[in-house]
Amino acid sequence: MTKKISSLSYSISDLSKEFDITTRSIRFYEDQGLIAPSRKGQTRIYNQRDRVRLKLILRGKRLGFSLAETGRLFELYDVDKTSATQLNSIMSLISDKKSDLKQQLDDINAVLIELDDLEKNCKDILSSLENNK
Amino acid sequence: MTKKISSLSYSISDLSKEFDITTRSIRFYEDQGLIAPSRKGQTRIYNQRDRVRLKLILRGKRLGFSLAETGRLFELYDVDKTSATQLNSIMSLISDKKSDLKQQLDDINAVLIELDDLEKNCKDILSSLENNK
DNA sequence: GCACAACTTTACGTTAACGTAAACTTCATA
DNA sequence: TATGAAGTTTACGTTAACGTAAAGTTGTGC
Repeated sequence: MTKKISSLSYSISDLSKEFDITTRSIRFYEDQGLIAPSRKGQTRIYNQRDRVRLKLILRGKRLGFSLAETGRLFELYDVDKTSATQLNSIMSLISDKKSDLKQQLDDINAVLIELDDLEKNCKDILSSLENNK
Repeated sequence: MTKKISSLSYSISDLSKEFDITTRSIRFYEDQGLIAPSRKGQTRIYNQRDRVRLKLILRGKRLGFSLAETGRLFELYDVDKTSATQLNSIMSLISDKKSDLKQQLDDINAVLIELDDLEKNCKDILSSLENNK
């Protein structure tokens, strides 16, 4: 299944190569309900939407999101937000995520500063080693 | 072991309460070599340095660092950086971490924008629901 | 002196996120 | 036609980060 089926669909190995993950992982994400590719016979066929979802899953992982959390974020887009109570619960979920992420921003900036500092120290020591040759 | 031993030391439950984690976790971090409290008899006594380390471990977790990764970051501070080759390997490790974190910054900002957008949509729908009462 | 709260060690259990192996089907190509 | 590459399902194995339970020790209040 090396050749593309159409310009907008992908095989499982296409995606596994593009994102550098195993086909096992991709099938697992489907198992967990995060992707739902169509089939041709029993072969999975991924479209653009599936691809975007995969990308979002991986971004979520980089941010330390569990697959379940990423799944809930997906639902936020899919649910038809009819009732006001539903809308409010969604909004509180969003606001929770936002404060989590803002905390992460602070964390990252703090660590970046520390790493810069550490890097500078290393450079100083290195250059003093060079001079004393 | 409710009372403080001195103004600068803590019992395991002091720390578990302060950081809202179980004593099991704290002992586990010790097991993994991330903390090394002193002992009075067989009872663990944590000092200010241990406390700071705990705080750093939890920050690492928020950033999706494994305990092993956090441990390596600790080592960066502890190692006496004698040889130039060691220094260079440390610096490449630092630069790896830095680019990871910068990627995370981008990720977070992207998600924050999406969440803001989603939030705005919810608010719009909510207010239109209010008006049609 | 004894209950009891907080500490300890030892060790097996659990969950998420896959890895890995086996046994099978499809399809292109030599 | 057969061989090999890519796909499939089923199912057991693995690792990190703890949870949980058992069984014992230690200090403190009544």
